[in-house]
Amino acid sequence: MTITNAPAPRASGATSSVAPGTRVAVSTVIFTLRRSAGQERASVALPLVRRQSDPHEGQWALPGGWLDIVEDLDAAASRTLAETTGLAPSYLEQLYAFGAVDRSPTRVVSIVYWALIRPDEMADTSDENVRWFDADDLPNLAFDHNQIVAYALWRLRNKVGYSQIAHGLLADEFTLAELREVYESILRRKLDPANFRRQVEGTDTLLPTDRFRKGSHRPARLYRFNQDVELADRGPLGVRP
Amino acid sequence: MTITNAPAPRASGATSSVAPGTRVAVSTVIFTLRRSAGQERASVALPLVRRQSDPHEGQWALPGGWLDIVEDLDAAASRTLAETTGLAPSYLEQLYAFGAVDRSPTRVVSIVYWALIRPDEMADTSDENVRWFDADDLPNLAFDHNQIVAYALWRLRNKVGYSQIAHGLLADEFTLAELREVYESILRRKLDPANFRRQVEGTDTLLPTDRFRKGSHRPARLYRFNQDVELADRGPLGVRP
DNA sequence: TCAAAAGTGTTGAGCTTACACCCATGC
DNA sequence: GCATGGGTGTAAGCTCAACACTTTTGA
Repeated sequence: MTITNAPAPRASGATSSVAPGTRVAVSTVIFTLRRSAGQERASVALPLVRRQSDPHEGQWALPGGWLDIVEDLDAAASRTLAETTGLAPSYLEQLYAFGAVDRSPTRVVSIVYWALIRPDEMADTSDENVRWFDADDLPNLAFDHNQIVAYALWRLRNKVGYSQIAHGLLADEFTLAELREVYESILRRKLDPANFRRQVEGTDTLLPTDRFRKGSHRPARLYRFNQDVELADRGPLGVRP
Repeated sequence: MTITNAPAPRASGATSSVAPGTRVAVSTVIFTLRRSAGQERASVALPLVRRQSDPHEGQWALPGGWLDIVEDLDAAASRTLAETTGLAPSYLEQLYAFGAVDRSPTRVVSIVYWALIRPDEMADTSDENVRWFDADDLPNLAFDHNQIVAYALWRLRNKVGYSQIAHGLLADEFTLAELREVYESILRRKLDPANFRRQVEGTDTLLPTDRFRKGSHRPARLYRFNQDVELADRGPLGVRP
């Protein structure tokens, strides 16, 4: 059954050979919600950085950088996010490792993360080389970054259906209508307020408060997220991002 | 809003700096089903390789190797699998990139895949340094490989519930009882044959054939997997593994 | 008083679960 | 015949979508 030309099996971590020339980068797809003027719903937006040097110079690309030799992967993603938005992520999760040979002129393996930040904390950078784009209306990006963003968007829209990540886009206290708007913006469709309320109240992820949001109509009760419930995917190692 | 000490944002792929000393390895968690003597159900098993050299010498580890500079990540995982089992995977998917600074004496980022192979194709290696273990009864492995296997097992058990990966453990033609046994072995619990039949027939993933499996009792109809249906996660790039 | 959003009630469709029951074959 | 697994029927319980309805506020 063993194929003929196979060398002897190797266990990973062996130091007998090296892989010269392969470099590791970390990039992050940072999502937030943004209400454009005239738009009925908020839409998913992300920051891009204009490339200053040779491969794809001038094109927009995901924020990222080289992995430091004494830096965990998560830390590198957080650093990327801080450098771009000046903020800590309210959610951070590894997306995928991209490593096709031809994705860059030189061999680069990119560990890509995706993150959420709250719209109210969104930095307004005065940097000309950082710009926020609607996720569904992107230009041609450098490298394979269009594919990467598409995959991250798919993960976001998929994961919102079975996890509590929507809370990563809201402040500490929020009304059910605000929570529903987050879902509607990500999923790009209306949700029934009555059924949404029951579904979300049926779980133990929300704690009602005694406060109410006053507006133009009947005040809405404010809720906060139940910290006891698993907020997010803590990854295979079970540590908080 | 921008934090003070942050350097200017960088776009990923910039060639201005490098990350010397970080090496990229690819490892694969290869699952199959194995019926141990005296066991009522089959159990999940995987091959491990005994380390021949310095870090953790003598301990068991996941099969893997260094990423070649002209080799895609998927290809490296397939190579790993071929070197260990002599077979092509019936399912192959990227699991996670592990890159904690202290997971190895030298800096190693491991791109880990997980794969399925059919029990009937399982190679009986005469290699003393390759052994198959029950996934739920592992020794202490090298590096963080125990955690990696635990995560891969979680993915397997989770994914079997909403995808068709169980077919990756069966031959071309199979009875519904055989398919059900795959689910029962992975999930480690009995399933109602009647309800299982209806659930799986309700989807369009199975094609009934005219052939029957004769045994000691009433012959059971043979089915084959509907190739038109998305067999598996094709990854963010939409290419078949 | 009226508009509009907050919040409740009700109903039917579809799915899951449990389990009774019939069918077809080897012995 | 009869034991055994293959395969069908059916009813209770649950979730979910649709939508009518009541409540509470600002203007």
